[in-house]
Amino acid sequence: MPFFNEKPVTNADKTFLNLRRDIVEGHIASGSKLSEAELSTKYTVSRAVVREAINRLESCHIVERKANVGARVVSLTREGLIELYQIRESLEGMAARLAAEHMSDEEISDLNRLLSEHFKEVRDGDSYYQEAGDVDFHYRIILGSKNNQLISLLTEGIYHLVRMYRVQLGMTGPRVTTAFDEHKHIVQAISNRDGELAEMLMRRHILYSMSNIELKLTNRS
Amino acid sequence: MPFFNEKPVTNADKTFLNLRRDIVEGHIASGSKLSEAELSTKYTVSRAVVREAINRLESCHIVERKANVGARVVSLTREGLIELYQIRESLEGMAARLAAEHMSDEEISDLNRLLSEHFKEVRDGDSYYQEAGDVDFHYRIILGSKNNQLISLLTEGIYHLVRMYRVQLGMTGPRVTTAFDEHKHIVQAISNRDGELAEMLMRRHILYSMSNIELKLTNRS
DNA sequence: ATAATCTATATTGTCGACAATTTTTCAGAT
DNA sequence: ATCTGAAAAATTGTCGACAATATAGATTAT
Repeated sequence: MPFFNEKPVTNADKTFLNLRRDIVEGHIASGSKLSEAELSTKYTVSRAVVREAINRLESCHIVERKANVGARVVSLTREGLIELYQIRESLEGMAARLAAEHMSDEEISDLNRLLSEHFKEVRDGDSYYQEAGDVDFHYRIILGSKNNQLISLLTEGIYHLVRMYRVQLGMTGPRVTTAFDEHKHIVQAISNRDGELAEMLMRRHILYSMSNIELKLTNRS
Repeated sequence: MPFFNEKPVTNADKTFLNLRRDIVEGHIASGSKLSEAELSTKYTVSRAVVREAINRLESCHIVERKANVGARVVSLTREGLIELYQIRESLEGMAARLAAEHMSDEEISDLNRLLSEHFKEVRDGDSYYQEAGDVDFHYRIILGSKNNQLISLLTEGIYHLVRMYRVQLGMTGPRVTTAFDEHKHIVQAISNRDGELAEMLMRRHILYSMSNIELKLTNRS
């Protein structure tokens, strides 16, 4: 369940996680400036560790830095969302393909088990599905790719940006049942060791998911 | 021609670039430990800027860090190379698709012009092609995707790792002419605005390129 | 009044010193 | 001789102060 196994050991680690949480959850507004002095008093650490935390956020593409000027939280735009989902489509599609090739039979069984649990929840009307369930599903497939660089790219970089968009645009709501069917077909393809189909289905799944979010984005503004 | 437009302004910028160059070119061995004190004397800067440089290298996946222990240059392995090229295949495939959709007619003309220049060089026996020409070709298509996050991911992160493998495994040599034909077909697809085909061809191109490198890797060891 | 230049202020970049942690060394016991 | 554990050395993490740069405000000239 925990998305990130590594425990924060150093102060910079904790500050990095705190800062990221506050930004992703929207407590620090997107587009706002990150003053090192301000943050160092807020989190009661020295400026040096704040600097290091900001540097790490920069490599996640969550903040942008200009030399001698400072760091700003990225601003959420329609274009940024589209760009992000194009990358997701590409990378998670590849992950699904690799998962079909590399997941162990046991991992595939687990995946099927997870799917039936989700099915029960959906049937019982717990539309809690979308947030946690969807994430869990995608996470397992990413891990199933067994490609460490791909895993790191997705779970440490892109995922948090996706989550930032989701949280701040208030992505709860329907699309639960159709997404479940899509998940089911992807798992079937993986179970059949059909990497090509798994990739194709995952890409369509993410494309659908994006148009869904985009719809809300336009209705909202 | 220069791959990275931004000029280094701060000391940490320069140290980062110096360090990256020395690692990619192999002057600092892959797998070796990066001592902050040592590097700070070597580049005549304070430990703080060395730390920042190392942090940035970490986000490029060129070095790995462990808390309270230190940073090591990544070691080049067969698995790492495969992982890297799977990511390239996925991402540059998407870039080719997007380039077919988003490049301006003028940019496509330029691309065709570049191709005929390369053709002359290949015909005249300047097999200088592989290194600079190939990079230039891929670079233009990546930029043509107009997806800024994708561009940043590839040119600031993945590209330098690819280059590190290429340089340290001594990737000069043939495969020039067949690669040229592949480039030609990709450009044709882009000229026809056929994103799907462009993606497919780019992915095959990168797959071929990897098996070629892999071959040399096994022969060498 | 406006524009340009200079000054003052605030923010980031850099440094050296100290604290915390890890690794190495060495003494002693089995 | 080998293993254990404590002290010592080396390395990384953290801090506060200072330097360099950018921003904002004031002053002057047109």
